[in-house]
Amino acid sequence: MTLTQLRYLVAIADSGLNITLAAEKVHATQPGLSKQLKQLEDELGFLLFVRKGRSLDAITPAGVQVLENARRILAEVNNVRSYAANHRRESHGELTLATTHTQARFVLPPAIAEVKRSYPQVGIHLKPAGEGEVLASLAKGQADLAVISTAGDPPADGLAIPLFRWKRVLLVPRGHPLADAGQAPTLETLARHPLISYDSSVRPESSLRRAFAAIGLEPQIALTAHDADLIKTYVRAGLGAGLLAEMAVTARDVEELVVLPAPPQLPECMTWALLPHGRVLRDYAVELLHALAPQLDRHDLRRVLAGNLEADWPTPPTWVELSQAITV
Amino acid sequence: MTLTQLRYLVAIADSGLNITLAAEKVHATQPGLSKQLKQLEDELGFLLFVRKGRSLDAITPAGVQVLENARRILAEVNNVRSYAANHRRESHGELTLATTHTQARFVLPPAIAEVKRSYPQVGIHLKPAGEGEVLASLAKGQADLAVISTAGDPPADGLAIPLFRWKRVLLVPRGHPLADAGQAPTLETLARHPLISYDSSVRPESSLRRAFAAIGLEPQIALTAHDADLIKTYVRAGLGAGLLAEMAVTARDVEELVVLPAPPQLPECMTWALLPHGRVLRDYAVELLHALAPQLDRHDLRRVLAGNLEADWPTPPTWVELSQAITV
DNA sequence: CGCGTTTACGTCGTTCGTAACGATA
DNA sequence: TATCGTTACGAACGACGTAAACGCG
Repeated sequence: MTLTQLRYLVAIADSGLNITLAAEKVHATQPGLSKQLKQLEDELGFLLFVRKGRSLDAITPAGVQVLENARRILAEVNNVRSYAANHRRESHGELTLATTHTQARFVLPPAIAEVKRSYPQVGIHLKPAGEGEVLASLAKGQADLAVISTAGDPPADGLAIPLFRWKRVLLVPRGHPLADAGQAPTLETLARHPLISYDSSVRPESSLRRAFAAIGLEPQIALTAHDADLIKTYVRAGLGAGLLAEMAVTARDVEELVVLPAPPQLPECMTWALLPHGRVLRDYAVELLHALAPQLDRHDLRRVLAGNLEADWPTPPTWVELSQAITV
Repeated sequence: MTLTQLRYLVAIADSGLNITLAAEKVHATQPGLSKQLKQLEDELGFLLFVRKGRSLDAITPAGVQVLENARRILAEVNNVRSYAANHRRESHGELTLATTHTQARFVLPPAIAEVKRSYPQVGIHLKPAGEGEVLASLAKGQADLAVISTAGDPPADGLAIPLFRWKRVLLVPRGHPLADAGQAPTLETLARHPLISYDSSVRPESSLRRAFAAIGLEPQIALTAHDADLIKTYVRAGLGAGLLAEMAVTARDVEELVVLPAPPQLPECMTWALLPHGRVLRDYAVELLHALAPQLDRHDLRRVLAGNLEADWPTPPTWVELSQAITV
């Protein structure tokens, strides 16, 4: 068993059992992977994949088990490499962030700029995805760090660092019935208007639906997108009232549209940085965390990351506080 | 970075920084290890050991960190190997048990015989050690499984499987003052007699000392040994009253000496099987666990070992119940 | 017939062991 | 001078890539 074999195994699994594709990903040739896979199977004494003709058709149950361990092993190896790179103060590297569109578009830019300033040689990659995919690619080691939002509890697995709290806002065109009030509508009022919001709001367990369900109503979700810019476009087109994260409101939106608070029954949300337990981050990744959450001390961060102990995080600031602190 | 390099690194660390000795342990030559270590250090970019002249003098702080990860990685690799060997129903292998003398001498024999019957090709190694060393060698991966006793809570780290409960007994020669009563002496009475017990009883936090301290007394520990047989020898020599685990009492002891219950203030003890979280055991090791704790279902065991979930163990039987069940 | 995997083969790099050397107590 | 680690070198092994063969849709 070699680390190369395990790396190839994982690459094959992550390429949908296509050895040729996997070979490209690991910068090797297809016969090389094929042979190493065979050798690994020979050593273990059983097949890791079931073959259908010549192609790989599925992972065997034993293969799933081995794959899991292989991921853990490779993750630890990566930890050593990260630790070593930090130790020798290497200032170049890659940083892959798995995150949702809203974070990438409205939250991360200043933080990333900050990191880029301190570490100009770091290549930063944004991996936009839905919430589920974010968690998956984080767990698979395809991203170093994830930044996502939830309306309630922190995600179960891994280390969740609370970054800031935020509220939803309503965005309506000038002259829209909701705009006249100039204040947050009630849920009952809101239920009478078509809404434009995120894809996630159609899920029955979404906080939006639950808030409405609590008073026996159902929102009219006219249109959904995972892209706040798209939502705004349709708001401008008069298709409905946009319900989106306050972070997504730009100065231009304030000029051209009407921004209202969302009904108070909609719970406050939290944005989290996520990473698996025990993962060692490069210094620039810690720097990113610090840029995202200035209320957290760099050393405390390091300690929690290293020690794996559940930290008593201070109550994170609201988005308003945070963005004011940044612009000031 | 290769698994070989990590294996060599760990071997060097576990050989007291003696490369020559480490080379023998891993069945390789000394220059081989020396070179691989150098290569690893080159790749990581810093020294793992501080050199004093030509010899290795100490591990660097960074080396400690890398060593930790290396152990984790190698442990996972071993898990894969064990899993594979189980999967192909391999019936040979090695089983190393870290345990104390009393367990090895009086508790394990029938269980080991049972395993040997089902798996004659398995080489079983007993690694006798004090309690601290047991935990250390288990964590270092030098033992597959540990069996130890405590008077109170289960050991903190790793998975602790309660095997059975047991009491201490007093062993005195015929005609000893304590023998006349024919029943358990009080702590006060016991305090007036010299005692012969285990090494561990001299620790101030030992349950023995604490029980005496609770009533403001101190036991007279005349002699200690980690070996129950030694204790008995000195009891026979009339040097004092032996205070030892009931498992250590043989039929011959009952004939030749007087066995009394210990004062009821001495808490009941528990014998545990210990293994680190996430360690995959060979089938014969699970068989050993089952032989030691017949009250536990093999499949439940497997599930807990695999799932890593804290099990709600059933209350384990007492040693008396357990040994009767075995002899019957 | 194209796609993807396996097999075959030659080359290159790496590892390993032996042997000699260096340093240290 | 004995012990231990490093360097040097040659042999053997193993990995990799190219090229060709094989199956399947």
